[in-house]
Amino acid sequence: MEVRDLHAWPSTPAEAEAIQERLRPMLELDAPGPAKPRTVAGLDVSYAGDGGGTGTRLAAAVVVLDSATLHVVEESVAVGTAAFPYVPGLFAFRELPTLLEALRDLKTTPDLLVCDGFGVAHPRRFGLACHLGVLTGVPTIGVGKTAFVGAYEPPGRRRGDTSPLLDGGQVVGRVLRTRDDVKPVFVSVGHRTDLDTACRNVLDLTPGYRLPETTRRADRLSRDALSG
DNA sequence: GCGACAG
DNA sequence: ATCTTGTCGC
Repeated sequence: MEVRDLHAWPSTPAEAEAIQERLRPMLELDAPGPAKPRTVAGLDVSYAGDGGGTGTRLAAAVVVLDSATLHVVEESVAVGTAAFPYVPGLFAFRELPTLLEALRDLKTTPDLLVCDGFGVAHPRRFGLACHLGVLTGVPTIGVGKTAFVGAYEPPGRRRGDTSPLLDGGQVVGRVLRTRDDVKPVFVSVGHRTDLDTACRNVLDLTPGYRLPETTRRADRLSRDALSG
C-alpha cells in the first residue's frame, strides 16, 4: 500500500513531542468510520531482548483479514531495531519505521488499521494509531490492553458493555468489554473514524477472544518472525 | 513534591 | 515489550 514518507526523525523527547504537535492538526476526527470495511489489518510488534532502550531487535507484523470471514487475506513482516527509547507518550517512535516498512510491502490497502495501543487517548491526543493514520491516510483505531490516560468506571460485566474514558473533561475513548466477565479493552479513535464505529468494529473482530482477531494474528506473526 | 506511566 | 511454574476452568 501507499505510505507517506517518514518525517525527520527526532533525537530527543522534546523533538518527538514537537512532531506530535505538528502532525495533530492533520487528523480527521469528524469523519464517520468504515461501518462495513471489507478488509481490516492488525499491527503488532515483538521484541527480542530488553525492550527499554534504542537498538533492540524487533519484528513488526501486519495481518490483513477479510472482515466477513476473518480469514487471512495478506501478511507482511519486517525486522528492524527500536528507533527510540521507550518513553510513555512517545511510544510510537519506537516501532513506527519498521511498522511502515511492513505496511509498504502490502499490496492490499486495508479499509481499517487496528493498532496495538492508543489513538487520541493520549497526553497530547496523538497516540500510535493517530500517527499511523496521518502517515497512511487510512482509517485507524487504537485498542489498548491497559489504561494510559483518563478515568473511567468499570463497564458492565457483559460483552458489549461500555463506559466512557474521560480525560481533561473530554471523552477520549471507551472502555469496552469484549467477553463476558473478562477484563475490558480500551478503544480510542486514531484517524478518519468515530468512536461508535470503532467499537462496533472491535466487537466484530472479537467473536471468541478478548483481543481483536487482527491483533492476535499479528502478535503471533511478529513473534514467529523473531524465532525463525 | 511524589507517583504513575500505551508497548 | 520480555523474563517464567504451576494451576484453575471450560
